[in-house]
Parts: sequence; C-alpha cells; structure tokens
Amino acid sequence: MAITIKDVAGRAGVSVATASRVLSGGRRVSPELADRVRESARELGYRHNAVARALRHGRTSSVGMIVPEIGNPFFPSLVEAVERTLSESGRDLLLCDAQQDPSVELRRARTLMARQVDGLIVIPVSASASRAALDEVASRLPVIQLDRFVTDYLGDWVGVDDALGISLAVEHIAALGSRSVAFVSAEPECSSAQQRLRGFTEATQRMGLLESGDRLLGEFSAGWGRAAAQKLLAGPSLPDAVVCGNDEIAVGLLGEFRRARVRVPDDVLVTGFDDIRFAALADPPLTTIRQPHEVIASECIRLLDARMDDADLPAQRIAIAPSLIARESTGSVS
Amino acid sequence: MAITIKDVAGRAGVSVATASRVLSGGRRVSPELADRVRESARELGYRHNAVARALRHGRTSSVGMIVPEIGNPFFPSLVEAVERTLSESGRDLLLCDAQQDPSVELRRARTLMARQVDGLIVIPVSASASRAALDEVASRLPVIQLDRFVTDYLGDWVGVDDALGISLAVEHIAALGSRSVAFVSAEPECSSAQQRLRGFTEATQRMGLLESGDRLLGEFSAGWGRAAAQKLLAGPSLPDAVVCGNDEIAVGLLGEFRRARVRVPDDVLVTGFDDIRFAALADPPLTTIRQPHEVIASECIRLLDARMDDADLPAQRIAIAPSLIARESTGSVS
DNA sequence: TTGAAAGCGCTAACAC
DNA sequence: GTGTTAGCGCTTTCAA
Repeated sequence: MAITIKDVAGRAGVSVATASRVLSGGRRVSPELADRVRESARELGYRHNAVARALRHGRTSSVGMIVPEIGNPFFPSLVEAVERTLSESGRDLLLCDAQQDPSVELRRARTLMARQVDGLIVIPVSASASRAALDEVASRLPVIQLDRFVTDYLGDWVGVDDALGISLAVEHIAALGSRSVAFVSAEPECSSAQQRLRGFTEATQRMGLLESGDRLLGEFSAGWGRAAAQKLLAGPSLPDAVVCGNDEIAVGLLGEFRRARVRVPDDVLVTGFDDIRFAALADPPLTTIRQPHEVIASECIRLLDARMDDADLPAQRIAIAPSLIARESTGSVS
Repeated sequence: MAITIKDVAGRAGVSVATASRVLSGGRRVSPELADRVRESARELGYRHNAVARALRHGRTSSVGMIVPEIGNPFFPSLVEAVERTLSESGRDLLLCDAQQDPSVELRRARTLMARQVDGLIVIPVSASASRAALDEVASRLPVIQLDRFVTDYLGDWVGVDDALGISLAVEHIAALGSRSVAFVSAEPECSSAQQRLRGFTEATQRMGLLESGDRLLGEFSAGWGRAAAQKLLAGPSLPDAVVCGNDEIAVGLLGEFRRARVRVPDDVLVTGFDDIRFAALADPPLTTIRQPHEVIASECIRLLDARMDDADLPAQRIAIAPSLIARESTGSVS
C-alpha cells in the first residue's frame, strides 16, 4: 500500500492534523515540527492523494474538455493551448474525444461530470444535436463552449469570429481583382460552418461580387476539397477565386487543381481557414485565416473561472478577431 | 449540493447499502426495492460520484498519458486510438503535454500519480532525460512506454519497428534504381530518431548503397526539412534519393525542392515516415511508412492491463511492423 | 500551536 | 435480502 499522511505523521511523532497542515500549506505550525514532518515525508517518499483531497474539498482541480475529433488537425493546437493555460494554475485536463458523434459526446460529458471536474470545455459536435449534452451539464457545472456553439443556447462561448474571418478572405481576393468567387465548405451542421457560410454570403453581397457555381457544401475534409474541385472543374468555367471553409478543404482542392493542371494563383485564387500547421507547406503555400489559439485558450479559461466564481454571471459570447495570412495561393507573395 | 446516494436511499425508503447495491450493479436486491431505488434516483437526477467511488475502491478507472507535444501531427492519432480503446473498457484518459521538456514531463507524471491513475502511458520526450520520470513512476504504478523508449530502461514498450520501417524505405528506393541516398532526420535524442538512424545505416550497408552527403540530422520538423534541402542543394550534386526521418521533414524538403525547381520524383526520390494525414496531400503525394495506430494502441492497452494484473511479469518490448505506402514522391504511381 | 474527531460519498464486510 | 457500520485519505472545525 502507498504511504499515507498517517504514516508520515506517525514517523514524525505528530498528529495527522499537523502533518496535513504542513504538507498542504495551510496554517501555522512550529518550524521544528514542520521540519520533522517534511523530513519524514521525504524519507518515506510520501505523495499526496489527490482523490482523497478532492473528495474532502469538493474540488478536483481538473477541467474536462470534449473535442469533436482529436485527429482533426485544428483541435490539437487548441487542446495544447488550453492544457498549457490550465497547468499555469495547477489544474489538469481530462480530454475526451466525441468521435464526431453527439451520443458519444453526451456519454463523455457524463463521465466527466462523474469525475467531478470543476468545469467543462466543450467544442460541440453539432449546432443542434449537442444541445442535450450541454443542457445536462450546464445544470450542474460551469461549461464553456469553445470554438463552436450550439444554436440558441444561452451559454458562454469563446471562439474566433468566423464570419469576420471569411469576410477578410473575401475582401482579400476582391482587392486582388477577383469578380467571381466560389465557396467550398461544410454543410452548416456546426456553428463554424454556419457562420462561415453567413460570412461568405454577406461579404460577397456587400462587395458586389458574383458568386460562381453553387456554394459547394460537404464536410471539413481534404476528401471533400478534392471532390469539390472536380465539380468546379466539370462546370462551364472556373471562378476567379475559391474561398474554402477550412484549410483541409483548401489543401484537397489544391491537390486536385494541381492534378488537373489548373494553376494557383494564376488561374484561380484559393484561400483556407484556420492556419493549420501544413497551410504554409501546401503547394502553393496557402493564404488563410489565422486563429490566435493562445488568446482563445486563455480567454476560455478566464471565462470558465469567472463562471465558477459566479454562476449567475450573464452569459458571455467572446468572438475574437482572426487575421489574414497572405501566402502564394493568392499570389500575394512573389 | 449534489444528490448523493443517501438522498436516493432516503426517498426510496431503503438503506444506503441497498441503494448502492442497486446503483452499482453488485449484489441481489429484491426487484421491488430495486425499482424503487432506480425510480427515485431518476427522479432526483442522481449521478454517482466517481471520486468517492475511486477513494473507496482504490482504483480510478482512468489512465494517464503523457505526450511530448500534442501539436505534433503524429501524436493526436495515437491519442485518439488510445482514447477509443480505453473507452471500450469504460476507462477515461487523462492527457498531459510535456511541452518537449523532460522537467515538465516529470511534473506531469507526478500530478497523474497524485490523481491515482490506474496506469500510465508515456511517449518519452528523450531517450536519456526521460529516465528520471519513468523510474519514479514505475516504482509505484504500471507504466507502458509508447512509440518511443528510454535507452537501457527495462520496462514495457509498444511501438513501431523504426529500423524496419526505414529499411523498407531504403529497399524501396533501391529497387527503383537509386544508388546514392541521403538521410535527413532528427538528432538521435529520442529513440525513434536513434532507431531510424540505425535502420538507415544498416540498410544502406546491407544493400551496398552509396550514401551521399552527410546524414543530415536536425529535428523532426518541416523547418528542418527545408534547411536540409538547402544544404543538399548547395552540395556538389544531389543524391538519387532522400530518405526522411518523418513526414514533416519530408514535406518541408519537398517544399524547398519545389521552390528550387528540383523535380520529385524525376530528379530525386523522397520518402517520409509516419503517414500523417497530410502525407497523401503533399505535392507530390509522399511515399511513406505507415504506422498502424489502432494496433499499436490496442497492444499498448493490452500490455498495460497485463502489467496491472501482474506487476512481476517480465518486461515486454513489442515492435510492430509498419508498412510502406508507395506514392508519387518515389514515382511509384504513374 | 496542536490533537481528536467528524465527515466528504461510496462500498463491502458483517450482522440480522 | 436488507440494514448497520467501518473506513478509503484527507482537511478542517472544535477543544485544549
């Protein structure tokens, strides 16, 4: 059996109360006893039991996080930033993967609640079907929606301003002289897809651009990018530019254009969204919308802490402005 | 305060023991009482407290995992596979990021131990400096090294056969007629880098290939791939082929070759390692060595469970054979 | 300043 | 089959 505080106290010849006071920082203990306790803890190799502490305290100093799919290259950077931010305040992250399935998401939310996480960060799988999980959790625990949000759900959210991001892309290609522009993105199943679609519609109208071809809506994957490129290529004429809903789509699209000997940016401009690690390594390097992960993560934790402090705080929705990173796929770099 | 089993028992008019028996499956309870208990649990919205259960049981049904850097595109797929495998047996994953720093790695190991995880999966940051963390953990807890291992450390390990992987790549390019071959990889700081280097040396010797240029050793990043490409380009002549230590390096290298108008595979063949998501989307699509994540993850959990069953089991090292995925970067696809 | 003791929520002997 | 109770390891009153 592991060493407990009782063993430490026994060896130091003090009560467990005193040992506890020394070991968990709390109240004043005479220097002499304190030394004896620390000494015997060291000798015995004592390590505190966070489970027992949590049961006693009613807090676990841990935060749960549910991600739609950790394999998706955008999420790990967010996870990394959140984990780092939490660790600064001595808290740990319990990470769960929802496997893109709202019912898995709900199960994960329940196990995290059972584990008494102090708060929960959710990137919802779906703008509608994730509602059940959020409602159930929110009645018991501080929850922050990260990156995506559930439609008409009144709860805290921190993420990038998706619509603004797309409008940055549209303005960029318009400034480069594009008149006709296609949009390749995901079906508006999650809020990112919805907001990016809305951003596209509004920006193109505002700027009086022609929309070429249908808006092609599939999923946030390179495979869909490929398929969409084929549809565009099969059409009567290519647009001047293609704005993509995320980088994976854009990379797939670039690959298919390359295969078809369509030159980017000479024949058509292409933009992505997220600035994932490989955006800069694509051929050509991809102009995209960068999300400031660190800021998003730290705002998320700040909001979570505020919510933990005061459950009655009015809900906040924090939309953070992204920035455009111009690369060769829009010809902006020689 | 949250609903406890006491509340449920009270409302059902039974003892907490009976309520517990019903709610946590255990022993026989008369159908009538069982129904009453379940009913009142439902009405009150009772959810069990895993922390209390863990304190009582001495098991948390959770497994810790420490990853060198979750942002690195290879690790998320491993994390995903591990998380999925664990969830099949009702266990959760506590994920920590070591930020590529052995001292962070040690701290993370300690907090995971404090949280009483039932076992720990570590992808060591370093083949030498990660030793301290492993030793400290292993004296108290079942640990499995995943993917990488610590030199001369006698403990379980599951991963891909790195040397074999590289030799597959070398044989592949040799079969395609390459005579001179360069190796671009990371400094042998972690075991993957070490084994891949060894695999390269042995395979080239075995096959009587010329090694062209120095082995270029930097880090597992696209940036290093770029830099290494420049070094190769600055040399007197390009090798017939470049075998890269991982896909990120290869992708960086491809980018730089493209910029320099070196044609792949016409002028030089290039191979990667890992088969990350973007290997197939690179330009040209990258021939690489695929790691079977699912198999690796499930073997890892199997071994962890075996170790938890019997701490005296002799250490096992399970090297899983990777496979070569031929793509256009070695011209294997028309 | 220190110690004794209660109790966080749960489960498993142990009694009945 | 059911209830009573001890106790997992820890912190924190409450007394001394």
